[in-house]
Amino acid sequence: MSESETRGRRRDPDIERRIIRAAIDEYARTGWAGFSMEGVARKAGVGKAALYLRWSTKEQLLLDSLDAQSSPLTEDVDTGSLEGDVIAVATELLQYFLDPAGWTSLRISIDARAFGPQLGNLNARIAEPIAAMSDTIFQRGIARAEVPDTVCIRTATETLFGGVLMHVLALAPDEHPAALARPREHVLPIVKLLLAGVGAQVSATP
Amino acid sequence: MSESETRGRRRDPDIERRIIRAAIDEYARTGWAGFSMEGVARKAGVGKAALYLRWSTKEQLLLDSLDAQSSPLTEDVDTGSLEGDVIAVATELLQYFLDPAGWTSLRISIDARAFGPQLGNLNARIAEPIAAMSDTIFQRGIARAEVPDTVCIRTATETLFGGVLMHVLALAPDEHPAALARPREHVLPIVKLLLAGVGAQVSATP
Amino acid sequence: MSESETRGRRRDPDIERRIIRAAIDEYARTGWAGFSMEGVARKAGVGKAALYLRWSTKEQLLLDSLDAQSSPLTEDVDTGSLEGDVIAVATELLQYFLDPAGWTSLRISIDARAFGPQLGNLNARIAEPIAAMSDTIFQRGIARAEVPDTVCIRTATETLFGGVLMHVLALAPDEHPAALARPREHVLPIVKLLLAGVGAQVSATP
Amino acid sequence: MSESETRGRRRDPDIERRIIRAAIDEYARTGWAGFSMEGVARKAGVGKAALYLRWSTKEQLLLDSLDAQSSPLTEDVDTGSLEGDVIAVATELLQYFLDPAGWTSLRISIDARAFGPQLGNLNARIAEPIAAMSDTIFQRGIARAEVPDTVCIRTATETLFGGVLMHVLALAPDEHPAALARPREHVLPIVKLLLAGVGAQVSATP
DNA sequence: AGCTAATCGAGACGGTACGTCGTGTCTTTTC
DNA sequence: GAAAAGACACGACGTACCGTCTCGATTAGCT
Repeated sequence: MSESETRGRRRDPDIERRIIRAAIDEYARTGWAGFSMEGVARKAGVGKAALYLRWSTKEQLLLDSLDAQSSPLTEDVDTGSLEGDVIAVATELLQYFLDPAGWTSLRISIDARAFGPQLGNLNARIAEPIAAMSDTIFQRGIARAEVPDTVCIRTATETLFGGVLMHVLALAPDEHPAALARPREHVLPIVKLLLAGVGAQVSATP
Repeated sequence: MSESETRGRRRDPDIERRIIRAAIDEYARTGWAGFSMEGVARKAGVGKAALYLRWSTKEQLLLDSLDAQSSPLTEDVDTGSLEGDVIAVATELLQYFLDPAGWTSLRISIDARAFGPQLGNLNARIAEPIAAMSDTIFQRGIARAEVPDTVCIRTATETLFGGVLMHVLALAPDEHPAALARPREHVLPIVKLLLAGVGAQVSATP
Repeated sequence: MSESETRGRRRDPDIERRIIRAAIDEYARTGWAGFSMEGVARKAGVGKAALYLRWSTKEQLLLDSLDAQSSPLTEDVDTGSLEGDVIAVATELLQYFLDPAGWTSLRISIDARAFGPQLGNLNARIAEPIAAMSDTIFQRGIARAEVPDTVCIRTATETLFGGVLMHVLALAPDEHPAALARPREHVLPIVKLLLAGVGAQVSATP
Repeated sequence: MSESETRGRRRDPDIERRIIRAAIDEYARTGWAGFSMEGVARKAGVGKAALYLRWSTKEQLLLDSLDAQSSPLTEDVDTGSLEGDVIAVATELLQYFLDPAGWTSLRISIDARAFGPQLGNLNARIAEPIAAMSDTIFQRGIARAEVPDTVCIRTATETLFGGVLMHVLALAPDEHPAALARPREHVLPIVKLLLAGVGAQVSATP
């Protein structure tokens, strides 16, 4: 373990960066169709060997590249109320799914189910961070007595996540800019339904 | 219009079937990677011409093939109560997403967003039938006074659809058989949350 | 037999010609090192498939291409005397080995021995036509009583062929043009030795 | 000059041997195709640097390796008669060409002509030792008055060398063992022809 | 019956990407 | 400073598909 890591020339860390940059550019330009290892290597000014040394499949490369660029939940959320927290999380999710990089991450993760565990799966990349955040939020809500402690947090999380995702899916492409401009309006109905569903007190504010 | 339709040899309707069958077989065997027009034609014992004459892209072919095999909602639902209807729809959705063909349809539809409108989109194939069904169900619920008429049906539909989808996404592959065996148990928590969220009366039955 | 030959689109005979032309050009430009299937296809304006459909190895392709261009013995030789015939054959051989295409054919054929019979072998391409010609010449010589009928034709052929080959091998590259200009001078000593060796009458002319 | 020779680590003389051994093994196993610097270094347990430090091309490496193993004429020949000497030399040549290492040396030397003078050429490695030996033999023959002093030694050498080479070329692979077992039989006809050709007295022995 | 036209199996064709391998050079650590 | 290890840009390898195209062989309605 200790010996084989330091032998020989070390991998140039700059190459990693150049490849990821090229991968994102290439993907943005051509979409998934037309996204090729060959093209990425070409654009990065890198040999194919250097590429395959680090990523063995297109999917892995694209996933890693996209992850480096965006993440479903960037930081901790704590607004002081359950409603505020849920709105904040839902807003971040909405923005994530409306962003091409985020959407693609989701897409590839869903695809990955068909190929088994060799691909970074949905849970690790997207669902788990959300679930963890959701846990924290609802536990704080229970502690504040905003919501009964009988609530099934997992179901609440699934509904929140799924509701936002479906909302984005149902949006026509030309509605995307509007949704990004006023995320709160798109998110509120779902949040209201969810909070009512778990028996939480909701503010009167629209 | 009148001349070009009837002249010449007519298309063999059996070929359509053979191709679709081969496409599903091929997809099941190799997954999306390794799914090729060439391979389908080979397996169907058909020339590539016959294939391209009917479908111009892989995606189209696979979508049509999968549609021919399964559909999110097979028939009308009317159990007499809103709760019963929602449970029935949710169950069908759960089964649809747990079925490889259904899952793949979803996957491709999601993929299709990246390619623009040339691919049959999610709405037409999956979302719209569900939305229509949801409309009917909730309108009957309003008529029966089970639910207030201020409810946003679209949000309810999105939450139902999304909740079930996320639930399936969160399931580990080895939990799939159990979920297919007892769909009601997996669906109930989501349905309860949803109905409470829209302010419906819910039966006391677990 | 009769059916499978006519199915499908027929191979374009012009492609064969374009490839062979490109192969010779490429070989002349870069030599054996740097002679690549990829390069030939590129220069011929042809897909690699079309190339591999016809030739499965570089060696085969180059051999066929060179054969199309040159042959050790272009036509029948019959000067009326054994000595004249032998000189004529030896001259043709000398020119063949001094020509890059001929030399390469020899080279590849010799190489081919190491790979076994899958490569067109030396005998079929070079040795056999020469042996056949040699047979004819000496038989005519015996009929004319120029040479005793006890002579071993095979040994004579080997000696003639080998003598000329060795002479070319021993020539420095800068002597090649001179040898091409006055082949007779280079060939005569070998022919004299050979004819004396088989007990033939030789003219007094130098 | 004096400083750089003794500074630093001295070259390990064993490495040279390991590389040569590995090169021959590798060549024997895979033939020229598939003979790679990389493979030799791997098999010798040596870095590529150590290899390129000593040989700059594959051809050089292989030639040197083969030379280290076999040589066309191992020692001086002096049987007391021209005929005996020529038979001895021809026999050694026959064995050399029938040996894979010898044959390969010839093959590469012929190949080398195409690459220009940077490769050790045929003359230096094979032809010159033979020519030198031939000179000696025939000069002794002239001194013994076995052969007229008008003979062209160079032509005689070329014919002997070429005759044996062609004989080996013409042999089918399955005849090789027989030729190795009784070289004299294969060599005699050529020697007889050659000696008669140069006007030498030949013994009556078959 | 003959004509015309579309359909079909087959497969050639110019391309492009695949993933692997070898080249010769360069960098790093160890001896 | 030599050596092993191995990263690196490059480019060929032979295979597989892509989508288009030519072929001969059906197969039918229209004259």
